[in-house]
Amino acid sequence: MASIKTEKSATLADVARVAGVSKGTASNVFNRPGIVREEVRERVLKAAATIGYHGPDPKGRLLSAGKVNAIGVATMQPLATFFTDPYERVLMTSIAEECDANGIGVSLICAASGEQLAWNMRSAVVDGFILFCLHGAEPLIAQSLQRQLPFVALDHGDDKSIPSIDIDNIAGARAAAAHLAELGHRQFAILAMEFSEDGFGLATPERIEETTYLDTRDRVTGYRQALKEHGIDPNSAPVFETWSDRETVYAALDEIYAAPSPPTAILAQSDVIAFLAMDWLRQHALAVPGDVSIVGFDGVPESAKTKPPLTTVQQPIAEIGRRAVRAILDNRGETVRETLDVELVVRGSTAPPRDRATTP
Amino acid sequence: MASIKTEKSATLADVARVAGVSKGTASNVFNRPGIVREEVRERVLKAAATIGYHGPDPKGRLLSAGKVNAIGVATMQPLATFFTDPYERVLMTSIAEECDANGIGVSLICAASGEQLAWNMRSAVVDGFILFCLHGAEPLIAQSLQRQLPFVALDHGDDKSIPSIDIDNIAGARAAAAHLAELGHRQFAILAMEFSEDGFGLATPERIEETTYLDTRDRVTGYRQALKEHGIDPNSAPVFETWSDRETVYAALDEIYAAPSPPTAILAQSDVIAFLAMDWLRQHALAVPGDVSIVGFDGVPESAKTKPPLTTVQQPIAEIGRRAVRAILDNRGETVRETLDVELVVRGSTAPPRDRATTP
DNA sequence: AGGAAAATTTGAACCGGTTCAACAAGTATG
DNA sequence: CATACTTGTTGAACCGGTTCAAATTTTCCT
Repeated sequence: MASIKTEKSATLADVARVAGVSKGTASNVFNRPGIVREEVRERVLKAAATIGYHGPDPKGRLLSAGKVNAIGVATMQPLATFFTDPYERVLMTSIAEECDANGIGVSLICAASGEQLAWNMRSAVVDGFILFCLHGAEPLIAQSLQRQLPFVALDHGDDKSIPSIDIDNIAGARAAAAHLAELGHRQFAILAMEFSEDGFGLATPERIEETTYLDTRDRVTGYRQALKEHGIDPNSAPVFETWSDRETVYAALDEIYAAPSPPTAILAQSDVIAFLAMDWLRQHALAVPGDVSIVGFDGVPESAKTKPPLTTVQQPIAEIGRRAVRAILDNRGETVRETLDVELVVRGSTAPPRDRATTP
Repeated sequence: MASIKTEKSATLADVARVAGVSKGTASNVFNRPGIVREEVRERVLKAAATIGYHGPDPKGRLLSAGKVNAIGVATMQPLATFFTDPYERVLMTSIAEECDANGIGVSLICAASGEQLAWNMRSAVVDGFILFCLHGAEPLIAQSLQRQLPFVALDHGDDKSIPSIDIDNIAGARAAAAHLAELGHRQFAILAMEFSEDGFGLATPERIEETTYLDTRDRVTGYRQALKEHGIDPNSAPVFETWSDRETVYAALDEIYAAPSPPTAILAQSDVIAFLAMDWLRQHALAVPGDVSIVGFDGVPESAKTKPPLTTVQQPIAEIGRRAVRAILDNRGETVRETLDVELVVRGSTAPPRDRATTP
């Protein structure tokens, strides 16, 4: 009797041979069972059962089909950030929901380390990339370009040359600073996100100017524009670079409040930074908004639940995710470029400065 | 001159032809550049550049390589749950970290709807599956078996027949109930997770017995064992099934506290349920732990931050994720079965009942 | 220069399916 | 009964690479 290999898992060709039909027919049995005669279909199915074939391997289909039905979400940060960072979490939620609705999967791709990045993105089996660009966009973009797959960059400021979905960072930052200025604040400090992969602390104008982290730069630009418009010297507001972690934010605040005439208003470039700043302020017996007003950026859900609730620049996070997915799926070759509006949400963390509060 | 197709993206074979070498050599140029003579290598690279070939397509490699370098995480719930549910988030964080460390990707696979499930799992291009079984395990397991890929079920109680990593639910639940009993509580209510896809509210013994949601069942079993051991009739503690959402938890509590002699102790099968219960109690002016003591389950990070902090059964969540990934990656064909220990963490949400508090 | 060892390159097989033009058998139409 | 449709099946080409034994070229030694 013919020996049936059980060592290597059975293939469609095996099934076809055993059932005495062509590979094409066997394929049809699994993909378009309707078009094959019942008698034949049963024979093939029985053959499959006999040799332990449990349906076509997607790896095979992939090649001819072309489409993978999955989109890759790539970041330079550790994969875990997708689940821990409040902003990324909300963004991923909407990306996941939109993918879900379209029946396609999500692949998380990490590019934390240089060489690994190249490989991970080069070998990702996906139909397109959504790039989380907050922390270093170039490598992600370069790899996407190389793969020649549709992609869209998130949080990559106004780089006009690549497909992206972004918000109006300058307008958002202006609204935040204008709000504080209009409340009467005159002493500002800016807690910024990164300007490059390394370094934190007081940022020089050159460093700000030269950064490729466009969102970070634009938000600083917006803050300064608004200050200037309200007759405040932008250079009086120091810009401290942080890594959105406790250590660097605290270090910045230590330095800020060690100076004479410390600020009454803090512009935080993200809600996470604002949360940490509020922790620091509380620990140093500085009341918010009594002693210090603070405005965040992003509008993550947690921002409504702090005490006091955080005044912040609300991004349409869910909309961004949704559009990103659509941009990949609907890709018709043209470059997608969208800039969404943000909205200042005034909550409890901002108030007139103390010296003004009593003289309205 | 020979027309170089620019319509369809170039293939390795095209490069080889243009460079005048064999496909094998061209392949080597990209994968093991070391073994090909420099002159040839440059010629191939130049040819590639000329016709716009940017490196091998992973879809091709896939077939011969076999390995995808990605593991799939499958669930019956919406994909977004991975990012919103506190427990799943922590679990995913550690899964992501472990994958990261091994340079492999994570694919999120949703199986919310029946037919879609089959297809999504059938067509997922991954090396193995991690199954989130809290909400319906069978379909996930069936599909994994069919794909004949290594897989491991999480949160699927003590089903001995499949590879799984789980915790000792009975011991954990016993510890929770014992703790409350030892504090002197005599009136209990149990807020359970689902027993099946549908239904909520007071659960009959039959429903509990027949469920295939093993974790849910085991926790009930553990609770009841401990009650019995402390001389309390297990049947005096009603079991309310909830969907871990505000609506069903509130409905359960409405019913529980409408009864005469309401409980002084609540056993919640998850921290999320406990959080919601605490909200309800606060709204109904019932003090925790003054009027009511409550114990959660899971030990998500948020449990330490509620007011009062929640006494709960701490799962080694990070360890579970890590082992799940290892189980897939190290798969040597043998079935992995691990049961991890849990630990009762006593915090502020439990105290002796009021009638006992003054008579120690 | 001759011969063996080392370094490269080739070519074909293979990975596991899908697709489609062409063909065959069966059936309704004129 | 010939003709035109249907319906079902086949076989070969193709998807885009990788792999490896065998063939070929180089390099090294004496």
